[in-house]
Order: sequence, then structure tokens, then C-alpha cells
Amino acid sequence: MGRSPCCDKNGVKKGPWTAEEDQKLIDYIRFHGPGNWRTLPKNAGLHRCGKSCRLRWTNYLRPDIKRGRFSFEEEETIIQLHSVMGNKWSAIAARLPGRTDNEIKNHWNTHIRKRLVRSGIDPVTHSPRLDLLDLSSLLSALFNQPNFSAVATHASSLLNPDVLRLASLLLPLQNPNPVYPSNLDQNLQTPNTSSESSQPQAETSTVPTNYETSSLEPMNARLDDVGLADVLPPLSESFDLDSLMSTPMSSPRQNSIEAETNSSTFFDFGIPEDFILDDFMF
DNA sequence: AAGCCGATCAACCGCAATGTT
DNA sequence: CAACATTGCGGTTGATCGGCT
Repeated sequence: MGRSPCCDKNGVKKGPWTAEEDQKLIDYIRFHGPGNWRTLPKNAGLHRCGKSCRLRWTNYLRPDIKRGRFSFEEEETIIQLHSVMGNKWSAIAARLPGRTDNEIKNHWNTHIRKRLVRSGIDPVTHSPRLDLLDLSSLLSALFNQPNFSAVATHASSLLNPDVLRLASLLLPLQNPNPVYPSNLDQNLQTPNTSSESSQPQAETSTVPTNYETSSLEPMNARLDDVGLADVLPPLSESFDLDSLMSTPMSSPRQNSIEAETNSSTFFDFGIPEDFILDDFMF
């Protein structure tokens, strides 16, 4: 079936709308209603295609459009709905009075998506992804704290211990000149010499490349080296790095229940009652 | 002052779904 | 029921703006 062009390309204006064009469109729709979008431009004296008129009306000129910044509540609603519906912008917009699908889509792509990525959340699946989290800055700040141990304790209550444990092992690889309290530097830079693993390791890596249970012992030993052994319990047999790292960047959307389950497994976003925010103000 | 660059968002494009003849 | 018309939707583009050098 051949697709007819949405409008006659000849003599049809494109690009930004002028105030005069807006007024013509508003006046016409106030008087006659939108009716047939294809014939509307001609009847309204506009040199635009019907599609352009419809878009201009629904996304900008409609009187019930709420303009201005998105409130925190609106953003939270968008995130929740997106976790269930995915990129169904029109369906999301239907639940946010006064907001258009285009506006929500733009806001998602320019603000919310980036915010989620910074928080280590995959904006597609809404599940945490370690490789999206900016761990280097997070942990550099952590390790540079004079009261490092106390801060680590707080961090461990906020983050899944496995994540914090792993991140503290990876940090020296990301920052060649970290500033550690006391003698931590030397310990952190020391390659894992106790491992008898026959598995070949990357030349510069001090972290085992094989994360199976057999590798947990040296990793736990390093927790002790960096002074985190008291704060974090040792890696458990159930620790599974692969599952932590394997969520694909643009995997098909998980159902909301599964996504929620993942969230509660990897990150604990609940704030403990004794949490002191000032401790994190570097 | 000028140029560059990243962020923002209005508008466009193409496809799919739905409606009409 | 097929053919065509219309509408709706989501991805993408490009103009504009503000901050920075």
C-alpha cells in the first residue's frame, strides 16, 4: 500500500512558527474546532501542512497546557510510569495533566535519563548498573575523607555491601595516585600475590579477572588491607559479579516487579535514621 | 568581542494504527 | 475486504541560548 505524503510539499512553510501563524491557528480552532487537520491549514489561511498545525496545537497552543519546570512530584511520576510503560510517552502524558508527550519525552532525555545514569540506574530497565555509576568520583571522595572509616560505615549502610566492597577494590585501578589515610596506599597498590590461580591475569590489573568463588579469598584479604574488613562483612559465596555487571545497556524492558526486585537487591536507597548528611558533604 | 560547546526544546520525519469509503 | 485517508506516536534533528574561554 503506497503511503500518501502527509501534505503537499510545494508552498508549504516549515520551521518555527510566527506569532501571526499562531494567532491564525488559535482563532480558527476557537471558532471551528480542529475538525480535519488536512483541510485546516487551507481554511485557516496557513501555508503549513495539517500535521504541522496539529503538532503546534497539541504541543504548544492548546489552552490547557501547563508550561514551566517539572516539579519533583511530576518527575517521580514520570520515572514510575516509565518503569512500567517504557517509552509510551503519550500514555505517560495522559497521566500528567497539562503536560504533552513531546515535553515529557524531551524532559526525560535531557534531565531524568542523565540523572538516573549518574545514580547508576539503567534508564531502560530501571535496575542498578555498576558500570553506569560514577564510582571513581564517589570513592575518591570517600577515600580522601580523614574519617574514612566512619564515612565508609555510613556508605555501607546506603549501598549494597557487595557493591561497595567491589568498588573499593577497583578504585586503585581507576586512580593511579589516590590519597589514602595512613599506610593504605602501599597496601592498595600491592598486586594480589597470595593467589595461586593459574588463570592468567591482565598485566596492570590487581583485581582477579575471574570472580568465581575461588577468587573471593584474596579479594576479602584486600578488604582487610584497606581497612574495610571491620566495616564490611566478607564476600559471601553467593556473590555473583557477573549478574551485577551483565544488565545490557539497552536490553528489553523488564517488568516492573523484576526491576523493583533488582533495585532492592543491589542498592539500598532507604536512608537510615542515624544517617548524618553532613558526613557526606565533602 | 568573538568563537566554541553543550544543553534545551520546538518541530520534523517516517512508520504504525485506526478510520472511512 | 481492500484501498486509501487520517491521526497518533516515537525517534531524531536543528535552531537557539547561555556559559565559558
